[in-house]
Amino acid sequence: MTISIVDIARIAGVSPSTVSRALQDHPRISPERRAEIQRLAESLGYRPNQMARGLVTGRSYMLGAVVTDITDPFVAEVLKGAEAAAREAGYGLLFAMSNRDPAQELAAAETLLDHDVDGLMVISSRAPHRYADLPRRGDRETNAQTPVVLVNNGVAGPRLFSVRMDNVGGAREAVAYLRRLGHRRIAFVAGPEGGRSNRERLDGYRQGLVANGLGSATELIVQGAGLPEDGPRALATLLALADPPTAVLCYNDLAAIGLLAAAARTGRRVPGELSVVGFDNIPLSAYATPPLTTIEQPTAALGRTAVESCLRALAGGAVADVVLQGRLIVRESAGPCAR
Amino acid sequence: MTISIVDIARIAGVSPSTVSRALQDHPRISPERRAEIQRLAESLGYRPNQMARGLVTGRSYMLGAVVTDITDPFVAEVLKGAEAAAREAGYGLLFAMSNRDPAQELAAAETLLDHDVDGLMVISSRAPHRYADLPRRGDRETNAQTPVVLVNNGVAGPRLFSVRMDNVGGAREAVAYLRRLGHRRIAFVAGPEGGRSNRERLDGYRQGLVANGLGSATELIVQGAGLPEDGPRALATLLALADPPTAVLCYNDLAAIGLLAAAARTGRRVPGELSVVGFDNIPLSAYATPPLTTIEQPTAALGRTAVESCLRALAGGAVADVVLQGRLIVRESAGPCAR
DNA sequence: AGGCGTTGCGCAAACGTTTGTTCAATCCCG
DNA sequence: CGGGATTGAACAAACGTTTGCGCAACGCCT
Repeated sequence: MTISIVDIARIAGVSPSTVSRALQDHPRISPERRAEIQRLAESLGYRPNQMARGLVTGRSYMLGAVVTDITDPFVAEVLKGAEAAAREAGYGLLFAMSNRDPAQELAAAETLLDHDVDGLMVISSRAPHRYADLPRRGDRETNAQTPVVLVNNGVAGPRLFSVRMDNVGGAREAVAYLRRLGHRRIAFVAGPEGGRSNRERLDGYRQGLVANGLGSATELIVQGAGLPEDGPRALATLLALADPPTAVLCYNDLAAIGLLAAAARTGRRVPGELSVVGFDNIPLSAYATPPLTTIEQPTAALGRTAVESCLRALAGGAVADVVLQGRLIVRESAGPCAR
Repeated sequence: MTISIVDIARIAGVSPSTVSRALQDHPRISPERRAEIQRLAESLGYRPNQMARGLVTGRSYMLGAVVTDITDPFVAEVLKGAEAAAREAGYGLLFAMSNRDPAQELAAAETLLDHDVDGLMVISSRAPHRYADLPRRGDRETNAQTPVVLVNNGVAGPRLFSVRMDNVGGAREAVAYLRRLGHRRIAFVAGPEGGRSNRERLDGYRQGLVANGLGSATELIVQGAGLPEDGPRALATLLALADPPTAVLCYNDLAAIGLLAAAARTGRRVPGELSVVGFDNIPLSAYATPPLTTIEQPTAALGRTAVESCLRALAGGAVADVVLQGRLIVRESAGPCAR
């Protein structure tokens, strides 16, 4: 039988309310009683019933995370940072996957909300504009809606916050680096169409080209989906060009690794004949062949910051949208231009 | 303001209990009322308060998952399968990480239990024998303890179930395959010491050697941690041997990819001079250079089966321990023995 | 010694559901 | 038309907490 606060009360010969207060270190309980009750609770292995507690306080002490796919290393890292931060704050983390489908994403969000999460985080949303009018429970006293923080794909809105990385700056930095290595024909393998981070990285790529006195050429931009499977097709398309690129910036590391594999298979030497730069710095990128030069995403920080924003919103504090910077990780997949 | 069952009752002019039953399709409510109430609830955007419901039913409709590290692709895939199965059954999935530390693992398990999960899954536990006397809440009516299912590292115990893959068989198959390719000096890069799956794969490796008429040599077994970082050291150790191996089986793909990277760096051709076989078949293994030959883990099935076992235990059904088979995925990192 | 502030604790309501029991109305059958 | 079975819905208790309020006892000050 699980033991409750009234069991303790009965044994200690006090009222349940006294036990409750003693366990919360309420000042109006005498130190001796408090100690006695805490000792008793401990020895009986008392565990507060969170549902009962939640029912009255209106808090579940759980945060929700909607992700596209935990199998995506980037997502996993963000989630890892979020979990750590949540646990440190005494919060649990409930998650659900959308499989990159907007409809499933919204459904997942509702599921989590239905489980009474105190705050919701959405990583790489595919439908960010839909959250403004998602039905959310209001806080018992302040009547404020459950806060939602969009990671890496924010939009403005009531009780809607955002944490993201500076994709534009990252992509510009990558292009600038390639330019310094002497490259002038720099391609871009784009990610999921319509995605904000793809748009931003593409913008950064374009800005980088003009900032470095390089004209942009639409034929150097090839569409992909941000998956290793993009590699073969992107490589084939680019090498078929009349004036093929000497360097390529990829939407993410997954695509870059796919490109590396395709290059190895067709005997294209990297970085000798073709320089490749990824984006995200997933763990395995350091173990690609050759090790991948990439733009690091502040993944764990994104997750951590997201829960901090959630918590701050819950505490009633002001929450500012956050933009975190990435940085270039130089490894071996990009080298001097041979031409 | 969030609307509750009594709001609906007031508007519909009936009692709260009637509303509750109508929403559950209770037979003793007239069809017209039922329809009317359901329509009303729908139009008001009613969302049941799970905590209130849970308080009386003793169910939270959440399952917990303790994992070592979601950043590990294997773990992520298992979790993906679990999440899908849980969601299909109307369950949420709460997770916590242990960072491969037994103490953190137990703490994480307690945290999840404190959040009132109905069942707990532990993926690749580092302390499986500790769960038998973990304090768990008893079911309200049957008084049965919260079921715990250990994935990939099961031990027997009351309300303790296990789902795992046949590591022994998988490793044997890998060795047999290498033998068919002509290899006689086959090394093994071991994983985390003390881990059950490591022990089993090691056993399978040894059994494979004797089954194929190969003597085992302790110098061919090198310790690792199941991480890419293992690669360089393992390679150096093995190549320093008087009679170095022509093939190596790794505890997992992460280590194998690390090994591949180390080989590429030192100019060792794979599979020309050294054949490498991994274990797990993580997504990126197909994009390694060269693509990795590996033993596939039935990851998603492991996760799915784990939640099914949980659910079956909750329903009071008999739960058998499950062993799933892996299979060999032939790619390009292993080839005929040159010597 | 009377009054007042403080300290320590109990009472009871409240949170939003579910569910066993009771009760009234209707129906059917003889 | 009377009585038992059946149907439909209300009542109220229960789940395990938290918390505002009340109240008694005590100490202090004047």
